[in-house]
Order: sequence, then structure tokens, then C-alpha cells
Amino acid sequence: MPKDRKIDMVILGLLAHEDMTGYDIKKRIDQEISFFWKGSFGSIYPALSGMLAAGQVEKTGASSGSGREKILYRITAAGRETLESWLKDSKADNDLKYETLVKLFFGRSAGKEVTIRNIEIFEKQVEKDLAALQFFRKNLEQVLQEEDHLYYYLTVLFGIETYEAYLKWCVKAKKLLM
Amino acid sequence: MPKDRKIDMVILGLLAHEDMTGYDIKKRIDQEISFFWKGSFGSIYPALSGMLAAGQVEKTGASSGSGREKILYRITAAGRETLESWLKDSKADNDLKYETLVKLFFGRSAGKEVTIRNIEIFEKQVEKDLAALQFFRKNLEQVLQEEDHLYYYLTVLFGIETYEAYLKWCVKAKKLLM
DNA sequence: ATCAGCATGTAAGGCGTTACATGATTCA
DNA sequence: TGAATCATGTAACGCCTTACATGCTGAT
Repeated sequence: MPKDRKIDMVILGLLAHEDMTGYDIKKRIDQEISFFWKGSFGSIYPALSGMLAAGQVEKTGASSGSGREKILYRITAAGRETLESWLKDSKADNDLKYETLVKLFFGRSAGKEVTIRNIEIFEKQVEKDLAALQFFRKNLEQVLQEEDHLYYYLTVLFGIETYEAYLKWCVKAKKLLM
Repeated sequence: MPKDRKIDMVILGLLAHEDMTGYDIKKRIDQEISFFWKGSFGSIYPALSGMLAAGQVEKTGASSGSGREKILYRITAAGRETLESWLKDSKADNDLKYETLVKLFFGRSAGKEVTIRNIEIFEKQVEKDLAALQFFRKNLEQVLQEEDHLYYYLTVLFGIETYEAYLKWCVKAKKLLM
């Protein structure tokens, strides 16, 4: 059976750097990764259980007696192997679903005004996201001497480059529609 | 219940232009749309059945006695309404899953050589796709006086703009890794 | 006191993929 | 004759989202 859950790789990738709880993992995904891969509690917790059973992760220093239980996960040697062999495997499928572009493609059925409005909404969202990415970039440039941050930095650059391309396109597209 | 299947909108969008069989729809998606939205027989045929039951589409001039049955679908007035109200609704979620970027983000666990190789594979794929998009653009520019083709043309321009940005990024990223 | 954030998990249901099953037609 | 393409559909299975259920902790 495939058993190819990519969320597993995201989790292993995060745990390769430091031990974390499921909750921590969720926050990290939301903050740094959600731009190109998302994760919900409903996918993260079951993935952790599955990987625990499979020996990819283990529990460590769980709940300190007091309040709510809290489970710290640590990656195992087997988990590192799985992660590395996935990283070395050069195939990667980038599955992009742009509802914005589907609406654009069928824009003729709604008319130019509607299409222009949709583009403008997209444009505003992109501007907002781009500002956030530029903020991340500045912060990361202060700490780039640590190799740790280089990879994160590269994903941020990717986002900036593509978002700038989106904005350029928005201008062109609106001109062609007016 | 949500009943928010986007593939329905893709199908309605195509049928708004001309009557088609399920097989035709699949080909059209593969040729012109798959860049930003995919569809398989396993999603298209059930979607058509569902929309037939819901009165969004109807059968017309089905199988001509001879060979294998062949079902032509036509969009109904209700179907057009559904399509237009979806087009007018300005919310659109672009759900992007870049496995390439996930591998990049965790690149530190595999080393720079592996990451550079992964970038180069991505780069080659992008170059290939970009060449195809540029070919489409040229063809479309010959027929742009028909408004019909404008929307398709805009999606092609979107692709070209973003793919060029990807390529620019690949060069930058490789430099930073070497 | 109350609310946001920390923390874990389950349940229902939707959406989609892959593989399978079937068979005709067209072209080399 | 055999392969590719036309053509429709189902079945199994996987993955994910949303909503729900529960309860502590710390700040205002």
C-alpha cells in the first residue's frame, strides 16, 4: 500500500530539528510552512499515532504531573532514515489548485467587470502576503550565517519571487481586460 | 451540507461553451486546465451523474446506434446560474501543495548536494512547461480578437510569469547553496 | 470571573486517486 | 492482428477538513 502521507514527512522534518508536541508542530506549520503545505490537528495527531506505532517517532519526557497531559515527540533513527530517503528521492509532485485561475479561465461566462474584481481581490491578498514574506526575509537576513536558517530563507525567497510575478501579472491582466 | 465540489464548476464552465462528453471534458482539462486544476475520470463521471440528478446538466443526442454508447451533456439554465453565482462569489481558495518546497525547507537534513539536485530537477521541469506555455501564447496571440480566447490567454500569461519567476529563483537559490 | 491560548484527540463526511472492468473503432 | 484511442463507469481506499469533546493555565 502507498502509505505516502506527506504530512508524515513534514512532521519528521520538524522533529529532526527538535522534540515537539503535536500542538507545537501545528503552530510551526501555520507560521512557516502553511504557505506551501498545510496541516490540521485532524491530520497531525493521527499521523503522530501512526508513526509512533511504526517506530518513526517515540514519546519522551511526557506530561509533567501537573496540568493537562503534554506529549513530547522525538524522531527515532528509523524516522531519520525515512525522512532522508524521501528527501533524496527526486520525484516531487506539486499539486496546485488555483481557484482564482479557474474563475479567470471561465471569466467569459461572468463578464469583464466580475473578472477584474476577482483579480483585484487576488491582488490585495497577494500584496498582504508579500509584505509578510518581506518581513520574514529581513529577519532571516540577520541570522543567515547559521546554516539552519538558509533553507527557510530560500523558501521565503521563492515566495517573494512568485508573489512579485503574480502582482506583475495582475497589472497586465487588468490592462488587457479594460 | 457544503456540496462545494470545484470539479463541478470546471465541468459547468466547459459545458457553458459547448456540449461535451465526459471523455471530451477530461481531454480538455488535461490540455488547457490541468496546469491549475486537475480532474480524473473517477471524479468527472460521478460529478456528471450528480449534476444530472440535480438538474445542472442534461443528456442530449446520446449514443448514435452504432458502437459504444456516447453521452453528450448540455448545461441547463440552472447550471448556468450555479456557474455564474460561483464566478461572482469573490472568495477563492488557492490550495498549493509544493512538495518541492517542503523538501527544500528540510534540506538541511539531507545536505546541500541533494538540495541542489532537487532544485535542478525542478528547474528542468519548469523549463519544459514554460516552453509549452510560450507555444500556447503564440498560437493564442493569432486569435486574440475573439474575446473567447482572452481568458485562456490570461491564464497562459499567468503561467509564463510565474514560471519565469521560478527559474529566476532557481538560479539565485543554487548560488546561495554553493 | 472570563477569555484566549495551550493541549489532545475522535467522528463524520467529503473529495479524490488508482486500478479495475468492459468494449468499440481506427490506423499501421 | 495488434496497439492506441475513444468511451463509460465502479470499487477500494486514502487523505484531509470541520466540528466536536474535554479540560488546564495565565492574563486582564
